[in-house]
Amino acid sequence: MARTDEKKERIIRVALSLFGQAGYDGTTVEEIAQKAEIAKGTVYLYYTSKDAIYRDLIVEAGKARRAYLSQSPREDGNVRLALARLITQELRFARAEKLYYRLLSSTDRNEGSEFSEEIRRIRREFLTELIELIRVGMLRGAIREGNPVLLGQLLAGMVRGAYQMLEENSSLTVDQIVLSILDLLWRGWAVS
Amino acid sequence: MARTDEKKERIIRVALSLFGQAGYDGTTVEEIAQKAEIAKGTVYLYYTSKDAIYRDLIVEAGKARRAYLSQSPREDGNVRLALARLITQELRFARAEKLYYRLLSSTDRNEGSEFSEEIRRIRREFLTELIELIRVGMLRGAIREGNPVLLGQLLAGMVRGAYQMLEENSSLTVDQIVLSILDLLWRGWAVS
Amino acid sequence: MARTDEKKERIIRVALSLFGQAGYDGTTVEEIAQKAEIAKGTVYLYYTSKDAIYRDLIVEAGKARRAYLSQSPREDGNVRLALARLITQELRFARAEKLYYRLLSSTDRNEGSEFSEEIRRIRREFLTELIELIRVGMLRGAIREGNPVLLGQLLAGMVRGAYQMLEENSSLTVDQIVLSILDLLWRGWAVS
Amino acid sequence: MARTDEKKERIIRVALSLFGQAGYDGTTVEEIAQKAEIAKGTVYLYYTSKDAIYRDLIVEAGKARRAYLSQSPREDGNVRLALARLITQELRFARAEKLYYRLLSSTDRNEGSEFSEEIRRIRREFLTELIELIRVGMLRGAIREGNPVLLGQLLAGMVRGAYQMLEENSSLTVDQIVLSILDLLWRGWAVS
DNA sequence: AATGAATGAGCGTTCATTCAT
DNA sequence: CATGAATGAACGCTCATTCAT
Repeated sequence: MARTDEKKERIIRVALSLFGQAGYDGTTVEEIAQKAEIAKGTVYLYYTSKDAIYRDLIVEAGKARRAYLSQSPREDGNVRLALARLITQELRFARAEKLYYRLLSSTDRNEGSEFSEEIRRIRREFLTELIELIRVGMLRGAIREGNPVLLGQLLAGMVRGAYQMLEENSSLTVDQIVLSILDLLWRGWAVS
Repeated sequence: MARTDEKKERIIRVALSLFGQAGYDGTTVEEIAQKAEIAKGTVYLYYTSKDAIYRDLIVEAGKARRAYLSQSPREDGNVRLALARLITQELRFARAEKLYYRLLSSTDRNEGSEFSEEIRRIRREFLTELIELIRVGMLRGAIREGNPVLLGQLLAGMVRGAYQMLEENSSLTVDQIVLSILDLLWRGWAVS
Repeated sequence: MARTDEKKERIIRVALSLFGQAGYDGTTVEEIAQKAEIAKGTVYLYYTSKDAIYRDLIVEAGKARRAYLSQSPREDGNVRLALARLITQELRFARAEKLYYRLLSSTDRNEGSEFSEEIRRIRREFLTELIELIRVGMLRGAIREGNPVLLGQLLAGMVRGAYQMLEENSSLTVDQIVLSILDLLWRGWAVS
Repeated sequence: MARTDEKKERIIRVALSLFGQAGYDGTTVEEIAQKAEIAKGTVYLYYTSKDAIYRDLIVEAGKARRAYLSQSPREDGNVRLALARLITQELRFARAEKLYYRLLSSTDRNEGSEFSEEIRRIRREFLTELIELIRVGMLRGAIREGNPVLLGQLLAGMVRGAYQMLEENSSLTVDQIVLSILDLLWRGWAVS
């Protein structure tokens, strides 16, 4: 089992890197096997298909993200702080686990109806958390009344935009960006 | 001649739909031909390659979007109004030309370095316009000083989020969503 | 008929040039039509197939060569002179009608069993003439007894070699080469 | 491994036969695979492309010919004898390795500029050897002064003609033909 | 007679998957 | 368990031929 899992581990590690760089169709099983230093056939001892690897990766990516997000406890009394932590963790995750993040954001292989509800759920976890916090904020009077789903979608979009920013302009830190976002949310950008 | 253009039209129309649903690699030329009710070889009378169809579609999508965006004149004295119009038009475009919008938003075939600068430029046109307007707003004192590129990315992300919202919750109108965005931008969401 | 033949003429003219340069498979009917400034379909009004054009060209090439060779009358009393004329005419033909000559020498599409006896006959006409002259020479005591077919093949080969020479080294004239060949035939290349 | 080389061997063997009969374009990879009793895809495990098979074959043919020619040592004191051996070996090669010989003589794929200098060189090796020997013969006074390149081309042509003879008239032996050629070269065919 | 748009069989090549060892 | 040779369906693309106009 130890041995076994080590090889399976190597396969997804490599697959993650390749899918992340070249996309699903741009990656061949041959390449995965080569970079994992095993034979092509061996891949099929651990995964039933190329697709199965991809699906497993998304599940893994979900877990990895959850590991980050769970460090921003929801039961915090202060919604603003809680949101700050949540977004910070999402961006830290995106930066540290770029490949996972890309997998979760990618539209690659998204549309094919073969993709399970489970995977769609994983992809939306962050959004769901945001919406929940916004709901709480409204209940507590910290956030003006409004449509929490809409606001959640807007905020999730902002975070995606923030990630783009991080990717292209490495001079900004995650904290600076998060501050900008919170400032925008609480004060708006109008003068005075 | 008339015939010719009608058939070319059918090809891209069908290709747009298929690329939009299944992505570039998930779509075959055979499928395009079948749905267009022509023979496979006929596709190549109108396009030199599958790739050429895709590129043409992106250029078309760029034009279609520009047709919408150009209806929100930049030289308006009021930045808030100008932004409202710009975003409204983007969302109208996204809603009316869903397939074009998806093509432009898709990360498909983005990673492969083979894609020209031209296409990347088309994909970013909306963002560029946003940043420009934000710059103007700052110059005029309508928007607090800040990093216009960052704010542009955040706003572009919000608009992507808004589109998600429209897709999933048809009870909201574009105008309502745009109002929410502007409200958020100018006042923030804090209570009073 | 005048009109008709003029177009048919254009087609083989162009086909000759293209087949000669790029070979049978390297030439498309489309190219032939374009260079002949007619529509692709029109080609099929004059020829039943691409192959038919090729076959016609070989027949034409045979006629063109015969036009040259017929200027070296066989009934000449002097075999050496007759041979000189025959070879000279072959080389003049090869030089002046390079494309025809290439078509006749080409192994392209030679092996496919579909090629008729007729065409094989055309391809060997020059050889046949050589053998005939050699036979006459032997009868008249001008050429030592021997196997005329073998000598004919050897001589035909020499002429092919002579053509190569002309192609690659334009400083030699046909007459010089023919003299060398005849000298070799009658005296050999031994010293004194 | 043993298996591997045996299969690769089967592929070129079959390809040689097919290219020799039908030419490059007249042969399909499918046919090669079928006659080799393997799947089409398997061909690509051993060769990167159809072209690569062809190139390999020409290189092989070159080696095979060299194996024959190298048995006619150049440093022989007697040029006539050396030439006799060289031509004998060329004809033996042509007879024993008919398919290789055809590949080397074929004009197929010669015109397309894509073919490397290397391959042209292989195709001309025999000619080059002939010219060299003729040069030596002239230096030693065994052959009358003349243009060695021209004489080489003529002689190479004679050998091609000799091969034709062998193909069509199996009653003649290589030795008889070589004797005829040498006789012609040294004495000419004039009576006495 | 002339067109050229349309066809579709066939090409060379790739690659996820299988299976004998 | 592991291998990697073998498979064959499927791909993008070409082009000789047909046919409606």
